This record gives sequence, C-alpha cells and structure tokens, in this order.
Amino acid sequence: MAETARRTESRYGNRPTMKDVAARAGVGLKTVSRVVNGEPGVTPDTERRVQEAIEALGFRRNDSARVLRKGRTASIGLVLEDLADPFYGPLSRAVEEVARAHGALLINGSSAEDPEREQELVLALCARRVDGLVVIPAGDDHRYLEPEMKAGVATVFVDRPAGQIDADVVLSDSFGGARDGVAHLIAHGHRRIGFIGDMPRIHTAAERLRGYRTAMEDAGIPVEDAWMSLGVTDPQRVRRAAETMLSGPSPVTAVFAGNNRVTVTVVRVISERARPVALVGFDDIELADLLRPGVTVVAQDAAQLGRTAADRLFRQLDGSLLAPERIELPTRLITRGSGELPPSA
Amino acid sequence: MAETARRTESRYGNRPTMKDVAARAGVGLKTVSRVVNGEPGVTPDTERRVQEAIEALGFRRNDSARVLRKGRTASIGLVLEDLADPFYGPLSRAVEEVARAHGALLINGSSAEDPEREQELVLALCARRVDGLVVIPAGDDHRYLEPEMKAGVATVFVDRPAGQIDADVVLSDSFGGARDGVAHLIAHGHRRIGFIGDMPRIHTAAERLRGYRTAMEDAGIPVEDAWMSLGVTDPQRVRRAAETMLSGPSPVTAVFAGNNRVTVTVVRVISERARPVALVGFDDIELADLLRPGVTVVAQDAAQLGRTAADRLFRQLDGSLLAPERIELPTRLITRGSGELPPSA
DNA sequence: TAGAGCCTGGACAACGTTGTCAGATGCGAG
DNA sequence: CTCGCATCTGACAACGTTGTCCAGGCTCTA
Repeated sequence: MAETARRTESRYGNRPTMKDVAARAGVGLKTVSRVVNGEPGVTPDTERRVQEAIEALGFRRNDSARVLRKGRTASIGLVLEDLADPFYGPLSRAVEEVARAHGALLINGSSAEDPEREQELVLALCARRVDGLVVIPAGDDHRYLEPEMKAGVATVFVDRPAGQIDADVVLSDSFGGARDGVAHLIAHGHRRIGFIGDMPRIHTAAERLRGYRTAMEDAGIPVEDAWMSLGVTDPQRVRRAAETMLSGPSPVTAVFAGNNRVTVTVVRVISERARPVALVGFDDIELADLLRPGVTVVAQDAAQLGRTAADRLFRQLDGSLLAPERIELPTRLITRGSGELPPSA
Repeated sequence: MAETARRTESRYGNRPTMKDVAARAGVGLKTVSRVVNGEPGVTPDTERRVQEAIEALGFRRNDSARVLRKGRTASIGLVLEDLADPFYGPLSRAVEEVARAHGALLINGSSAEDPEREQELVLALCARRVDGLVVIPAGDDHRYLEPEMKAGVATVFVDRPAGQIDADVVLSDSFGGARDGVAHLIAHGHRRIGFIGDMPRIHTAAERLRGYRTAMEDAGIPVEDAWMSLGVTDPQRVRRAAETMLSGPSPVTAVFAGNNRVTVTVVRVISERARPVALVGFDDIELADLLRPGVTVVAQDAAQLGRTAADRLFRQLDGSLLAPERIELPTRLITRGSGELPPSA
C-alpha cells in the first residue's frame, strides 16, 4: 500500500530501487540483489515473493550503479567516420555481433573525418568507462589515448593505423590491392592511367597511391602529374578531376578510383562519354555487376575487418597481455568488364 | 611520490579518482569536482594546481558515478533492424547528429527483425538508464515498455508503429507511396502487375500491399493471387517468385518491389530476360540512375525519418508532456525509365 | 538432546561522483 | 583593532548496487 502510494505520487523519473523491492517483499536488500542476479542461496518461496514485488513495482536494475561497483560496463565504443557510408554499415554490424556474443553493447559515434571530433568522442566513451574501443582513426596523433590504454581500456584500430602510439590495428591490404588493380589495367594494354583518391594524410589513400605508383613503375611507365588527383572526394570536384584527365593533351585511357565514393562519380562521368574508358575501383559497390559494363573492383571485406578487430578486442579483454599486432587482410580483384576494356584512341 | 607509486603498482584497470587528484594537488575533493565541471568559486592558482594534478595522473571523470548521482545519462538508445542495411545507415547517422547537438551519445543495437531480441535490447538499454529510446520495432507488442515510459524514458518509434501501446511514431507514407507507384505503372498501360514484399506482419509491408491493392482496385483491375508474393525477402526466394510471375499463363508485365532488397534482386532477374519488364521499387537504391533503364522508385528519406524522430525525442526530454503523435512523412516518386516502360507481349 | 555444520538472510561498507552546508580566510569599514 | 561580509574551500551524505561477513535457524549425528 504505502509503496504503491509512493510510486504513484513520485515525481516523473523516480524509479523503484532494490530497497523498495525489498521493503515490499519483506526481505533484506541483499536478498533482492541475489534474486536479480540469479545467485544461489535463496529459497524458492522467498524468490517468488521477490519476483512478485519486482513485477508489481516495475523494477529494473540500475546498471550505472552496478558498473560503479563492479568496474566493467559490458559496453564497447566504436568510432568511425560516417555511419551513413555503405562501407561502415556492415563493419559496424559485425562489431556489434561480436560484442553481443560477449554480452556487450555497442556505443557508436561518427567522427566525420575530423580529428578533433574523434578525440572528443573517444574521450567521452572513456569517461563512460567502456571496456574497449574500436577506432577508425580520423587524426594522426593518438597519444591522447595513452593514459586510457594504460588504465586498461582495450583498443583496436581499424582500416588505418594509429598515429604516434603502438597499438593493435586491422587493415586491408590497400597497397597490394591498388597495385594489383592498376597492374590489371596495364595488363590489358593501358599505359596512360589516371588515379583519383583522397588526401594522402589518410593512410589508406596514401597506400593506394603508393600501390598505383609501384605498379606503374614496375611496368616502366613514367607517371604524369596531370594523371593524379589527390584529396578530392566530393562528387563535383571528382567529376571535374575526371573530366580534366580524360580531356588534356595526353588523355588517360583508364582510371583507378581510390574509394567507393570516387568510383560512383567516375562511373557517372564515364557513362556520359562517347569513347569507352576503362575503370577499376577500390571497394565494391552495390549493383556494380548490373551496370554495362560491370564495374571491376578491388574488394575489401568490411564485415571481416570489423569481426577481426572485435575479436582481437575481446581477446585483449579476456586478460592475455598481447603485444600490439598489425593484421592485414587481403583484397580481392573482381573482374566485371570495366577493367578489361582495351585502351581506345 | 606516494600517489605515483600507487599508480604504478596498481593492478590493471585501476584509475585515479578525484580523491587522488585532490591529494596530489593538496586540495579538497569538492574543489577538484568544481574544476572538472567548470563551476565558479575557485581561485586561478588553485585551479592551476588541480589541472596539473589531473594532467599528471591522467585523470578522467567516471561518468557512471556521475550518472548515479545526477540521474541523467546523456545517452539515447537506437534499436533498429540491421545496421548493415543501407536504409538504416543514414537514419542512424541522422539520429546521432541530433543527439550530438544535445550533448548525448548514441547506443546502437540491431534486432535482426527478431521481437525477442528487440525486447532484450530495449530492456538492456533501459537498465543503463538511457534518457530516451528510438525504436524501429520488430515485434508487435510493446506493452513491456509501459513501466519504462511511465518512469520517464522518452520513447519514439520509427518506420513502424508500436504495438498495443500509445506512443509517438514517425512513419513514411507507405500506403500512399505504394499506391502512387502502382498507379504510375497503370498509367503507363500495365494491367497485369506483380507485387513482391515482406511479411504482412511488418507494418510497412502490409501498408505497401494495401497501397498496391487500392491502386489496382481504383483502376478496376482484379488482382490474381499468382501476382503477389508475400513474406519473401532473401534473394534466392525473391528470384524464384519473380521468375514465377513472369512465366505463368498470364505473366505480369510489370513488378512493384516492396523494399530495397527486393528491388535489387528483381533488377537482376529482369536484366537477364529478353523481354523488357517494367519495375517500380519502394526505397531508393544507389546507382539506380546509372542502370539501363534507370530504376524508377518511390523514395523515402531515411535521414529525415531519423531526424524527425530524434527531434521529437528531445522535445519529450525537454520536459513538455506531449500527447503521443503520429507523424507521417511523404514519399517521392522518382522516374528514371524502368517504371515508364510500356507493357510488352 | 546437545553440538557441529550447513543453509538462508541481512547489516554494512564501498564504488566515485555531486549537492549541501558550514568553516576558514582575507578584506574593508567603522 | 574589531567586526561583518564576501569569497573560497572542504567535510559529509547520498545516489543504487554488490561483496564481505556474521547471525540465526535448521538438520543431522553421536
């Protein structure tokens, strides 16, 4: 009775606690705790009374208090660049699945490729005492994480390595993938090949550029500056860059696109041109097989990246002190037509 | 000195607290709290000493304890079906942006369209005392949320309404969109039109089916059972369903696809056929404009759904007691070619 | 029937933070 | 020189949970 009144009269936001449950069930506080956590040492009769009280009051354990007491939050943080990017959806989902298998929840944040925002997010997650962090770095200096890692926050970087600190990282073989993709174009007779990619301060972008250069060099083809466009990602500028290389005095006959967004725009530009242009893109894109010609890509497995990173994270959490490791996953060239076009003109 | 030793010798996971900072700076506990929270009433000199101690120890405030004291967690939960689905990426991102603007973090979970898993996730989020919930329901009975909502957890449903309870919901106009899409096909001369969609227990699927039926009825066209395929989503079965309706004794000349995944598979099937088949899909898909013919779709704005829901959530949190509302966002027919093909045969 | 041992239940402290309140300090005015 | 006031600081309780430990009641055996 009294308890019911208390609930009813209580201000918005007041919730019953174990104490309330205990009072209503006529037992001690700790007994309620035992029932809630399925600990042994409670007679069936007592347990029933407690369960009824829980039901009646709509009690739900306050995990904040629990965390405070126990030290572990059973949650991990994932900081990525943009959840809306189709590359990160599967990655995030894969991390979530692994977390779920370990009974942990996932807190998600997008850095929008802004180093400051990355740091802000990471530190906010640390303040909540996430057990671990999976980070797709935006910045190139992660020394701010050192105290956190020392304090026991498991940390794994994905897609790009950490800057200035020694930490686990899971990568795709950007260099090898790009090199093979460009070599593929060369094997089909191209010599004037363009490269459009992101800012070289982004590790993957730099590696892919290096792969491009290496493939060209291996084939003994000198690269002209006009064939390369770096730091360009927004559709409008990619479009301009592509059109420029396709028009100049020595126009390219093939393009290597440095990521999925660039690929999409280049496909658009090429489809508007009369003369066919060969194309290989880094990252697979949906429906690539249905375009005419199909888009040849260097595919990386985003889900596998996420899974691998999360596995590694929980291995850290399971206590083994592991030396930081660099895990590189292979890429896969998927030929669909656009990369096999011969040079024209 | 003593503190340093304590830190160094401390077991894995030990972190400095405000008490440690206070001891090192030679001030009281509360003074540290004041500095950390930027409260007034601390002399610049004291503040500097405290800041130095914080720096030296690598102190970071424990938000779990803070939450326990203050009651608000500054985090909201988002339960959706599958983060890897391109429809949910932008939605999730939009919710995150709004949360960020309110200083809150986002905890994400995928229900995988399993009602039990949805409930499990939601209750886990409530146990963490998230301030609010954005839920894309998998189940059709949400009475389990009643005690939580009563206790002050702001709740908004998205994409599908809640079951058995009265709550805010933000929807796309599935019915109207589907009806218009089908009417568009009818206007282009089709009479035998197929429908492939998800299980009718999913609200959006049911609404889209209703839209299809209504459009057909409005045009005075009797619908044959063989034209409809319900509860089919995995690519293989969609493929079989599509092939069946395109082959039978009275084959359809056009297909309305109930969601993005179905649309993609149907595009595949159609592209393999000699005879052209008209197609309108619900949900936009990337590169739809580059296919030949381009794919005509009924587009909904996932980001806008997320933004609207999150806005509503924070309005609830800002204290105003609002009567539950149903907000319906319009859809947009985007014609690209596939929906304007005339009937053939 | 008394003592040993087991089982159940509860009192209490602790986790790290913030709100309350009162004490200390310094300064100016009478 | 002393009082009063404003400013700064710190002791203490509280948030809701879990771990420790002890008390009381029971059963079983000698």
